[in-house]
Formats: sequence, structure tokens, C-alpha cells
Amino acid sequence: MMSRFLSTQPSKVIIADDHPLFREAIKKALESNCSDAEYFEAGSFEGLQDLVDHHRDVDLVLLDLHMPGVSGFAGLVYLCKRYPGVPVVIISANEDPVVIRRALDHGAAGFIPKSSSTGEICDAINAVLSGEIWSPDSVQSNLPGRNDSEISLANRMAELTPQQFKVLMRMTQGLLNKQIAYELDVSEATIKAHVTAIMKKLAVNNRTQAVLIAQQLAVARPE
Amino acid sequence: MMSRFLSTQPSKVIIADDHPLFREAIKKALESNCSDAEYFEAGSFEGLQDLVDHHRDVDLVLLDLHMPGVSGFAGLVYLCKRYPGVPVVIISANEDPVVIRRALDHGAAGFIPKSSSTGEICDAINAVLSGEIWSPDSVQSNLPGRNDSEISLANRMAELTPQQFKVLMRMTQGLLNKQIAYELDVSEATIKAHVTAIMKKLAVNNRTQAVLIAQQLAVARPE
DNA sequence: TAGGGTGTCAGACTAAGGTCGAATGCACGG
DNA sequence: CCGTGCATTCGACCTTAGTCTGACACCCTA
Repeated sequence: MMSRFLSTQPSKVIIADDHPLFREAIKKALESNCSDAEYFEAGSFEGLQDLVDHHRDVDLVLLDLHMPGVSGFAGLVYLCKRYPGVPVVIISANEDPVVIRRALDHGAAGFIPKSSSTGEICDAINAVLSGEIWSPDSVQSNLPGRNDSEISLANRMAELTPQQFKVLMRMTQGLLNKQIAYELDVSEATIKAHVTAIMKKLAVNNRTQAVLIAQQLAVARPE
Repeated sequence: MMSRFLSTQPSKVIIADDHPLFREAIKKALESNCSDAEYFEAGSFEGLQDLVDHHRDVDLVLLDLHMPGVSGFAGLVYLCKRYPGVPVVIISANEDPVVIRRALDHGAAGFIPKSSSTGEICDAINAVLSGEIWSPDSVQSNLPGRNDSEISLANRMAELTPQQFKVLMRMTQGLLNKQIAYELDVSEATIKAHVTAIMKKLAVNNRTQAVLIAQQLAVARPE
């Protein structure tokens, strides 16, 4: 059976979703239908950060919108600005056209609803690998359009270093500096330094305002 | 000209919107088309709180979703639980069916898009005054349905006293205790006492988490 | 008139947040 | 090979947040 991927080189694909079964399902679908690509899986955003750091030549990232460690578009924005060459495809249970549009505006190379068939998924991935932007037929471009203030937030957010981003994500979960320090296995003083740097980059002057800015890139989890 | 209000008693109506011209327009529309009701206006949520406090016999509140001093549904939830007898009609530029549905779930007696004609507005108000729930035709009940966790948040939020609510709204703007104290013209010690009480009622243990809970009732401002 | 809830506040204390300067290590280009 | 810049780390120090105790006034209701 011929590979459905256009590239002749074996591809590196990262699948990031917090549900192991779903990661498996995606991988199986891609393996059987598409190609002999290499697959890497991440169950948390932190794991994803590690993977992209060690595989700068990755060809594609499949990213769920709801991952432990990130809320909403923050992870997408971060990846896109930090690794401009790497196409990121959002794969989500949420099919709200507004959400899809926002994802594409924030740099997603495609949007695949979880309800898609394996054939549709492969079509989407082929399109993305050949440089296209892929989105479900239901979404056309007459939607709300890009929101400038949100874009500027995204830009500021993208200036964060990897560690700072991890810290910010934990701040948006209401964790104390002490708790973040424990989770990241550094001293509380270090977290405080990161928090100060984050606030400077986001142009705010206290933790609550920083969290509020990060929250603006959040997406309500569908029921 | 006959009043289009069903009630024979003169009604008390409060119009809460941060745009003075829009308040005027609404009032004019109601006056000329509907009845000889008494009108009161509020340009901020704080003003609205004062009004309902002094006019417990108000027959109707028209509330914009985006008011200085409240974000999203918080104000609606607060009013509904605290003054159960008073019907609150949301009047908003946002016409997203999901938003409309959430508003009705949170106790709104009706939802009037700002794009409505004066005739439609009067129809809606008559319906509400005679005890019905009014929503635009576009919204039927096959939507997402009530979100239990959001309802429980709303219940906790509704336990707040008026002053605590004011404090919480300012916390969600990233203000320091000192700044809130200045705005409300009380001492910082008082604000601290309120913040402690708020966190207890919301069942959280720091300011960031309290703000995050409040933010879950927020609505993205449409462009 | 007593009691309960609310709003106000002070003072003293503990905990958490936030700033500053500085050290380390690592990558990049000269 | 060396300097420059950046990310990460950290301790010392000060500010803000949050708790606890106790207090007083107000309003409403029983």
C-alpha cells in the first residue's frame, strides 16, 4: 500500500493529548492509512515541550486544545511563535466555528474535529504537510475575523521562555509560588524571579493581572 | 394611545447600560410605545445595586452584559439570586445563541439583542411582565443545556453580600487591596476582611483562585 | 428588647508576593 | 578561545496578602 503522505522522507509526528487511548487511536489511524512516519506522544504540555526541544526537525504536531498544563490557545500560540517552522494542527472535541477560527488566527496549520473519520484526518494531515491550511468545510472565512487585542496578547505571551511559560500555566491554575516550586523542583526564590519576569513581559504589575491576561486565551471546555 | 403594558399599575423599570445614549434610546422607545412607567437609569453596576436597594418593588431590570463593575454573567446571577422576585432581562449586543442560553440558564427572564426593533423590545417586555420567559426566535432549547459546575459556581457567587460582590468585581480587574479600599472609600483592613469572607464563601484559599472562579462567569466581549 | 447579619476598623501576626543584585552555565559569533 | 547575551537559578530584603481577635454601629426581625 502506497503511503498517503506526500513526503518521501519518513516524517516525525508528535501527538499531544491527555487521553492515552485517544493518542493510540490517532496513531493507529495514521499508521495504517498514511505512512511509516515516526510517532512521539505527549500526555502533558510539559512533555510536549521536552519533545519539541529534542526534535527540532519535527514535521507536525497534533495538539489537543485541553491538555494538562495549558489552557486553551496559550499552548498553540506558544508553539507557533517559538518554533515558526513547525506546523501545529489542533485536534479537539470542540467544533465551535468561532473556536476553530480563533485557532487558525493564532497560527494553527489546521483544525481536526475529533469526530472526523480516519480518511478525513489523513486528508487534513496531507494538506498541512504540503503547506496548506486545513479546516473543516463548515468553517469559512466570513467569521468574526482576527481580534487585534488578542493578537497583541498572544505576541506578549510568545516572548516567554519555556520555563516562564510553565510557571504562568501553573499560576493560571491558582497555585502558590511554593506549590509551583515543588512541581518544577526548584526553589521558591526562582519561581518568584520567573513571576517577576513574566509580569514584565506581559506588562502588568501583579500576579492577578498576569493570570487574567493568560485567561483571555482560554477556551471553555465543551460538555 | 393605549399602553402596551398589561399591568394597569405604573411600572418601575431600571435600565442599566454603560452607554448613556443607549439608555436614552431604550427609554424613549419604551416611553413612546409602551406605557407611562417610571424609569431609572444606572451607568455602572454599583449604581444598579443602589437603585434596586432603594426600589425593592421594581418590576423589571434591563441589564447590559458588559457594565463597568461586572464581567459577564456575574451581575445577572447576583441580582437573580438576591432579588428573586425581580425579573432581569439581558439586553446585549452579543447575539451568540450559546450566550443567550447561558443567560437564561442563569435566571434571566429574557434576552433582547440590541439589534431588535422597538416593537420587538416592547413585545419582549410585555411577555416578561406577564411572567413569561422571552428569547429571540433564533434560540431554541436544543442547545448545550445547563452546565452543572457553572450553576454551582453561580450559587456560591450568589451568597456574597453586596459589598463583597463589589470587592470581588474589583479583584477580577487585578486591583490591589489598597486600590479597592480607595475606590470604595474604606480602610484596607476592611477590604482584607471582605476578601477573607469571599474566599470562604467561594471555597478557595487565595485571591487568584477567587478571581478564576469569578472569571468563569465572564463572557468574551464581542467585537 | 434581644439576637443575627452586615459593614466597618485596628493591631499584631504569619504567609505569600515581588524586587534586586548576582552567580552559574550554555550557545552563538567574532 | 573569548566575550556577549540569554535562560535559569538563588538569597536577602521589602511589600502585599491573609488570619485572628476583638470591637462598635446599624438595621431588621422575632
